[in-house]
Amino acid sequence: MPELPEVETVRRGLQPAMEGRRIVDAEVRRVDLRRPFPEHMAERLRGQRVLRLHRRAKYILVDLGSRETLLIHLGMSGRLLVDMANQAHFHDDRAPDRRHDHVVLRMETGTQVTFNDARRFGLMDLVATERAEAHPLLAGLGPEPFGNAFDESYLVHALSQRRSPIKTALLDQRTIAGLGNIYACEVLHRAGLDPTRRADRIAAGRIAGLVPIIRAVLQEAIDAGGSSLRDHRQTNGELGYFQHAFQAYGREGEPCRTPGCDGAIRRIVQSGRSTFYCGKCQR
DNA sequence: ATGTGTTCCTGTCCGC
DNA sequence: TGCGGACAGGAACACA
Repeated sequence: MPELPEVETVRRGLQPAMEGRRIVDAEVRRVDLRRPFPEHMAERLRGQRVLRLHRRAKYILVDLGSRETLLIHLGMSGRLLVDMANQAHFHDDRAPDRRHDHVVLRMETGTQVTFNDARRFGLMDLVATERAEAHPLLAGLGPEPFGNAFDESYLVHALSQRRSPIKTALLDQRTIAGLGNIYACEVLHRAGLDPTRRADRIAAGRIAGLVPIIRAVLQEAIDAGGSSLRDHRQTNGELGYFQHAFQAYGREGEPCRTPGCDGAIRRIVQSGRSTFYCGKCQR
């Protein structure tokens, strides 16, 4: 599911249900995710007040009164659903499969927050709030696209020493935190940049031009509630709708929509991931 | 030190 | 309709 816009959409949906509220009960129904839940997670969550819900890259961070922080990653198919015992919110046939409800949190208000993840690539961990940024999963992450540390000079410098294709470099969370396969493709299409070009061989001016494009694409996607291809849901079960605005991702064989371009979108594989781009207007 | 390929798991879709 | 294979919003890990 989740790149930055999807995770941010989920965070915003969780906020009113969780921030400032106490977790009165935590139930772990399945422990064998790709990475097991931390020791005694249910006990460590039970009774804790949620002080703050924030996001770093594709992680949701839940700061608790115990001075521990719950780290949540949604992997490929993870969902966090608020009060979805009532499935009437699902207006399509993709209501969650309850066999994949791995964690259920009950808030003092009676609201339930459910972590559902069919593929089990998602993860949770607990870390001292003070040391959260130093957690091994967070320590190596690049700057936030909407943060002050991310600007033209940073990106030009960071990419000037990468010999991998620009698409691969943008996907690398050490370069910039939060881009995934969809938005890397969409950004490069909007920039008119060939995803196969070596990052260190692209003119600085064109790399600098990526900065506002990255911010714009991500912001538009957040405003649309993210992209729902298969698994992504907002916390109320509703779909995101940015997938309708895709210019490249998933459009193999379809005409390029760049004004004045009569090319077609192609699909190639880079580092094991599909890349969609127009061979005509992306240079 | 960088680069890419493999792997985890379930679900869905497409061609035979 | 059944079956096999490809593929899916990620990223840690192993290996060149």
